[in-house]
Amino acid sequence: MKTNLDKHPGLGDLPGKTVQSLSGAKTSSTTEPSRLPDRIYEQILEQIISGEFSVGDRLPSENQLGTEYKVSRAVVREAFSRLLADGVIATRQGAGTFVQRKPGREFLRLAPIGGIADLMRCFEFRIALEGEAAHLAAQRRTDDNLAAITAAFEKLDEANTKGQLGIQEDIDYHLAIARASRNQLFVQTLDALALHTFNGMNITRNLSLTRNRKRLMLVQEEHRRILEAIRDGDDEAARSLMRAHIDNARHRALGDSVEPE
Amino acid sequence: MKTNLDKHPGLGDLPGKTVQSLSGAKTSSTTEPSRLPDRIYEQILEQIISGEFSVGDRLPSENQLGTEYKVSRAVVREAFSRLLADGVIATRQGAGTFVQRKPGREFLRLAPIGGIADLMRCFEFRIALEGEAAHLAAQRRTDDNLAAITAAFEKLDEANTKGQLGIQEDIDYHLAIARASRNQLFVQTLDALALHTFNGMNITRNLSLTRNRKRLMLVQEEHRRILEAIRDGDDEAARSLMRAHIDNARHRALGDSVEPE
DNA sequence: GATTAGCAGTTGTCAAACAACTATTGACAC
DNA sequence: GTGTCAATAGTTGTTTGACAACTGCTAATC
Repeated sequence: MKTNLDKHPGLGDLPGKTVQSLSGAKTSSTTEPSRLPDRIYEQILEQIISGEFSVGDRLPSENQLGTEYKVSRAVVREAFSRLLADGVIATRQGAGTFVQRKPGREFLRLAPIGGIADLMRCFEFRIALEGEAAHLAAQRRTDDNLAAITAAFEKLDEANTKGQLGIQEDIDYHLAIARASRNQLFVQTLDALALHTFNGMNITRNLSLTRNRKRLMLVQEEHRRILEAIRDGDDEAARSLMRAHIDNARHRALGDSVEPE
Repeated sequence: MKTNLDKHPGLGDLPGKTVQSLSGAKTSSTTEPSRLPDRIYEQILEQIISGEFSVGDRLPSENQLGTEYKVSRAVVREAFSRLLADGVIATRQGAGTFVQRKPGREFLRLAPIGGIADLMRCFEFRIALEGEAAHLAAQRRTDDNLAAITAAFEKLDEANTKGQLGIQEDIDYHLAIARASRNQLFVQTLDALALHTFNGMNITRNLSLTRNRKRLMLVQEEHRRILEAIRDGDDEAARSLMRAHIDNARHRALGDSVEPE
């Protein structure tokens, strides 16, 4: 969702990204978003979540909300455009804007992957997601799918022999398997998740790589066995191997991060 | 995420109004969104995905894009606001807007759940998702979680005895279990998915309900056994029961829809 | 009573302007 | 030549006003 925002100060590594967070909202004192539309977005969303506006209700007009919040109509419209994209509201020209669905309270808390705990939950989720994706992939893969997985596998191999991290290659390998499941939901979800896991991987992997290269060989061996299971159509093996693989990755990340730096 | 993984209905228009959707039939391969900002959103996103703009590049200014596409700056800004919410671009006042990440090609394919096939994939996904959520819920549930699940169960029971569909109650029950997993990713993903499954349920359930009420009793019996497994901390049983439950729902939906109306 | 024209209100889009901010340039001092 | 700094053009953030397209309601008309 939305969906993604950055975190507090502290990790500004890239070229001046002005952090825009629309988290907040739990306590009113949390850093207010600097942008006006963000504020309005939150206010309206909060009113919908709290039930002040029910599903099917008509919201006040853009002009009314503008005068109410003392902002221009353009700002209200920009806030509306996001609520529209989230599927929370629906607009009908000439009639007004209506509440279409009431998102759960979880909609507000987005997971900016704050610490190790969040990362662990990411792995947990991936176990369910990719385990099943591998299972389906073994059943349904086409030859093209298999070729794509194999290609990704070899690229990862290549990166490893070069002594590179190969994070992107790793992601691509897993995505290729998800695609072979022939179910877009797995692909899309994993793709959205990769954005978050990326940072976590960066943290945990930096040291472990150069330290011992044997481990990479082991990981690649896991990848190879998954690939073979999918190739052979052994769906049960593909699932359990993939689940074990991600669980291992989780433990590796955990082991590395107990002693940061 | 609100992380929103859901978002990105680029052109999923769900007109809140009346029908016209079932007959379908705008046969054009990609239905042009009627809204100007949607078109611009897609055009820019397409250019980013195709690599025409790389990560880190600066996009043309809002005015330039406006004149290029022959729309006003307001339209470009609205398109930008979505790309911003998606985390694809980042804006810096005074400097310009920059490409922040290049989403996968899957980002374009929205899943407006076109037909039975899409619905089947939804169930497939839920099997993986909710099976694991139930597994974790059995391990980690607090007493509050259990109370919430029980309450949702009873509400569903109540709706059934009234002869109501109880779709929202059903969703709430499943969401309560996901919450008990204490992993927001499961909750958020399921929540985002509910939006889509909702329509599918409407289609398939309308007839099956009033036709035979026994079936509802059976479904509720499945719900009850899942609840008990979670209550007793039997994680393996919770997972397999939930998987079977959703698989059954899938078959029921399939069976009902072979003869529509 | 039914039909239709009109009207007020709403969203969709455009246009112009100013404020706040950034990066670059060029002058100036050393 | 080099470093400092102010001016400047360009960009996003926000406001205001206007018009077009559309909807739902009301009242006039038949």
